[in-house]
Amino acid sequence: MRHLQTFRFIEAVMRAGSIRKAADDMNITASALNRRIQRFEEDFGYEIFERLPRGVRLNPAGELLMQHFRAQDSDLRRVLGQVADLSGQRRGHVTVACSQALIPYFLPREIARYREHHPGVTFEVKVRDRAAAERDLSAFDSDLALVFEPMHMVDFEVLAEARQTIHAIMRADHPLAARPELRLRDCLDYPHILPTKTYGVRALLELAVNNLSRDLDPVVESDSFDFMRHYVENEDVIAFQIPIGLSQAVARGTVFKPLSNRDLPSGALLLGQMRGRSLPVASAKFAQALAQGMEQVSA
Amino acid sequence: MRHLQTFRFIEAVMRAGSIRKAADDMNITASALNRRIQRFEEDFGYEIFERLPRGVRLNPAGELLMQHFRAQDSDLRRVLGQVADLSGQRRGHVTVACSQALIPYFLPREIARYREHHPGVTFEVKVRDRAAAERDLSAFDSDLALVFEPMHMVDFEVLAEARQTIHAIMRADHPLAARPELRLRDCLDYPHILPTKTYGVRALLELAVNNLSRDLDPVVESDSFDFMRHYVENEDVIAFQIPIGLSQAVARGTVFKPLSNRDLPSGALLLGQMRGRSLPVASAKFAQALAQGMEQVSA
DNA sequence: CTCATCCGCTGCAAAAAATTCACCGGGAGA
DNA sequence: TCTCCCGGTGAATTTTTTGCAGCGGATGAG
Repeated sequence: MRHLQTFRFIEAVMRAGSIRKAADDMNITASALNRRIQRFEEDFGYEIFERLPRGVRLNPAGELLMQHFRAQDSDLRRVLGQVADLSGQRRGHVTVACSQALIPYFLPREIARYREHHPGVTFEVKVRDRAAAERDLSAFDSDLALVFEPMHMVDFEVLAEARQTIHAIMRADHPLAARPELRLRDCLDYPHILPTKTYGVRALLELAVNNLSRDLDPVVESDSFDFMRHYVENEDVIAFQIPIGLSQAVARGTVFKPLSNRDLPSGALLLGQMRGRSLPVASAKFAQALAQGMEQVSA
Repeated sequence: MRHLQTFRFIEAVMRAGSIRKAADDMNITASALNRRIQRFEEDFGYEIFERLPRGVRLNPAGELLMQHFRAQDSDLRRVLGQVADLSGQRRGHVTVACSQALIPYFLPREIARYREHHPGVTFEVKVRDRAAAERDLSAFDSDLALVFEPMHMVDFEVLAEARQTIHAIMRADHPLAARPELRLRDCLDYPHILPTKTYGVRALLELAVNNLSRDLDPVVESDSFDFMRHYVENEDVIAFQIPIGLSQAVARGTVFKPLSNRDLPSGALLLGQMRGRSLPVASAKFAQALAQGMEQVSA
């Protein structure tokens, strides 16, 4: 889209931190790029870059402008999608930022199912912790976010919700493995491993142990649920995870059991988008399908 | 804003219905304009105009594109407002579409009061019936709409509400003039005049008389409340209006009395904006002030 | 301190893009 | 049938954008 060229250049300058570097990235001369920016600033009526001795940086006006540009770019893509739609073509590209738990089973299954009926739609799946997923939405870097217990919720417009009870994962020969439901205090009596503090599972557990006047005492911490799941196979510890990221099939010698609701509430797995944004056709349709899939999981 | 030039031209072509006429309007040659449009269509990937023997017309893709353009233009104005704001300037332009009742007293007072504190903000006030006001919002032709009993409510996001009981207006020597509150059936026994069917006051009255199994029987119909108010001074009839459009001060020999709530419900005077739109700073601030003013009127 | 380096910026010429001018063919309506 | 107005095009022209070379200034290393 020709009329957005200048914005592309401005974005490159923002990223590179200097006009010369950006010019190099964009395969034009610094002089041309410099002039483009000057021309734009004159036209806009305000400077958008602070001139520093070692380069340039967006000033507040520039930040505002870039936000505008990102919104406009995203809206243009949506329009292109709709136009393609009414030309009979059914194409599109969906970007989803999601928590780790969705990676192994849920999302692959849902995306594959969707693509059965819409083979022209392509996907991009990004693993993001709660904060990063919301940042992605705000910057229009992802259309959708599927996150367990999001944090800020500003700019996060909820499209669907699935409640998830935290489960404990352990070897099948663990003393607690036979019970149908576990109490948190019992788990704490055994060696356990935990996700780092950025994760919703950890946040819910912290809250719950506070109420019990107990402390978490993890023997291992990790930011990878995949790692923790496999760690259980190697040492006799308890790990925690939400059931959507677990599967009977993968439990090679491990079992998982729900924690009692008396100890800690279930958490919310939320599907969301940037507040107020009109999603591209493909993303909106996929969001509907996802919402349906989440309903089935909840039930 | 340079990068929107092409859109300006496209809009001109849309309005003029032919490239040559639009070129004339925009003071360029038809050939140049024609090429611009061709270039854009190539870039966009789809034609946006239907070529007819006597000119051109936007096709559905073009309609979609123009909607995008209008949204983008409006958002850019908002950004400019915010930038001006953080540069210490407090400028801006607010456009309001409103029902006739707001014209004589309420809006002039509110705007003047607002401008006392923000003399840099300019205003545009357009009288619109209920349908036209909402259309204005959708087309980004107005930032705000202040309407009595809006119709569709799609794309209409309510920012504030004031209940308004319909009042009857009559000469001070009218037989009903002495009562503190009027029954609708009594009014119908006397000659009365009514607004045309596009108006909320008429709609509420129609509903009410249906319940009474009576009929409205106006001796005069008009689409101007101003006309009707003055008509009462010239013939001994009853007119109807909402109190926000009435003032003790102007009642030269006329009085107005509320209709009983037993006969017909009060209607809603709603302040609204285009759903999901981020208003320019000045408009958002003024909307807040207006909402406050409406609260005072309600009380 | 000096010196090398990297920065944004500018004058001028070259290259690219947009505009104008003149004109074509086609459909609509008198 | 015969204008008239339409969108479109080729070539020349004007305007805009870019590249090149170089200036002055700030920074950081030696």
